[in-house]
Amino acid sequence: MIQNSTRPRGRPRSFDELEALEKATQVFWSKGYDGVTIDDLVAGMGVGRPSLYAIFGDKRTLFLRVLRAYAEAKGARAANALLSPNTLRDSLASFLKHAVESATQEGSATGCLLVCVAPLVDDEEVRQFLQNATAGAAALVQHRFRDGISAGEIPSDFPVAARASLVIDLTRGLTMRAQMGTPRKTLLRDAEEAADLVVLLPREVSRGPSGSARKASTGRGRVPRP
Amino acid sequence: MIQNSTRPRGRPRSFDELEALEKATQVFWSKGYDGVTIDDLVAGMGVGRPSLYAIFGDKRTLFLRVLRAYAEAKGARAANALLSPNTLRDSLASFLKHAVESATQEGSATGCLLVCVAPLVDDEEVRQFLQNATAGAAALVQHRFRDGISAGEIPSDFPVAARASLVIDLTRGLTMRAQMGTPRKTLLRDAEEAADLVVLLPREVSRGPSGSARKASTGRGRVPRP
DNA sequence: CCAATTTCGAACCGGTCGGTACTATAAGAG
DNA sequence: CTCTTATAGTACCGACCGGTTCGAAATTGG
Repeated sequence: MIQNSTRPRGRPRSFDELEALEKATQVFWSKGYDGVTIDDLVAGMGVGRPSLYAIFGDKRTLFLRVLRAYAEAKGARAANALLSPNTLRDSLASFLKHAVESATQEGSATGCLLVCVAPLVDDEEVRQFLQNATAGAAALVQHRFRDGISAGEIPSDFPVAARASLVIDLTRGLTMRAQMGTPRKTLLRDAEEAADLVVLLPREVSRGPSGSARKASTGRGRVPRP
Repeated sequence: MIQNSTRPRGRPRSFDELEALEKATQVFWSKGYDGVTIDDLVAGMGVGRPSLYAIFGDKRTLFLRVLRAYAEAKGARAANALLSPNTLRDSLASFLKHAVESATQEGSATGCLLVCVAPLVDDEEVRQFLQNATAGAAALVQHRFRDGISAGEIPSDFPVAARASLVIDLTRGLTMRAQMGTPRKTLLRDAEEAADLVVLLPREVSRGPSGSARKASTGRGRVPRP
């Protein structure tokens, strides 16, 4: 039963709307926003030009819809990657690795629509959307950090907000490197390394294993209260 | 003596070549590559259309020249920021803060031509240039880490390459957030936090101040030898 | 003052772009 | 079978874009 309700009246569409939307995502993802022409979309989506305008509106409207759908899907997957593992460190590794894998997926454009394409779109609504998306991602990571505090994995004075921003920054950096062609293997290794780092706590003073550090007193470098 | 040699013969130019190049940088920086039209450049550079072609070549050639000049200047400033301070931690803070300040400079476009604009240009030469620039930046940071090892600030088994990549990723992330409108103050704070983090060493086991961590054994998360 | 040289500014050209009108086609409704 | 509805496909339109041509202007050399 592919459709239980009555079929609409006129000539049936020759394409699936969501499938076309996904194809549009790939087009924008691989060519950017300004770089994409309507003909690119027509060719990539398998939708006739007038149908495209009738159903999806103009290029900007279509892009916004693509952006929202993409962000929702990717956000869900990212949240899943972050919240599935048991330990905090593995959660972060999973989160970062998910970003890398998604950005280096074969059969799809490299990088990320939200990181590599959308920020360059000169449009207030897009900017606002990105701000919100970023804030949401950071909030997600913060939440995971707080769970880690509850579980005793990190102390209660752990700099949650700052480290969460840092994780998001790292995700962006890894994603951009993916788009520049850095191999997945390298990025996955760096993601693991980053996960190790992000859960580290500041040292009380400086007790490096290689004896006395010469001028290791930085005059700073501690979180508020030890 | 603005010119010691004989003045060239014909009608003198009505603009300064380097000044025009700088203005072109701003145009590309603020509008991207695909988003820029020749008329944008003509208006922004104060150079007549035919003169633009005669002197700078077409849009792609001009962009490559802009890119090279920008990277050279910015690379020099970044290296200076990185190599001036005495301690490793302050070097990294200086490096990251320089990136933030440059990306949030008033009177100039936000973000960074190398981070926010160039990666989206669909051109093999641009890609190659970016790869080299990134490698150069990472090498610079690695060099600073090795100096830190020599000075005894960090142990000799410090994961130099991975941490250097991490610093570059962080720089990119901060820069992109700058372009998205995150205030400078926030970014500077995060840059400091990041500098603190990047020089940290892994703990031997896990001796957080908040008693026993429940499931803190990750089965991983250590650098080769403690 | 005149010729040579170089740049400037406007106008121009073929091509492409975003967006639309028009017609043919495929379905259900009666 | 005919009418209505909705989409497909083509062809078209004005606007704009990248790039060039050409005459006017500004300067040096004689």
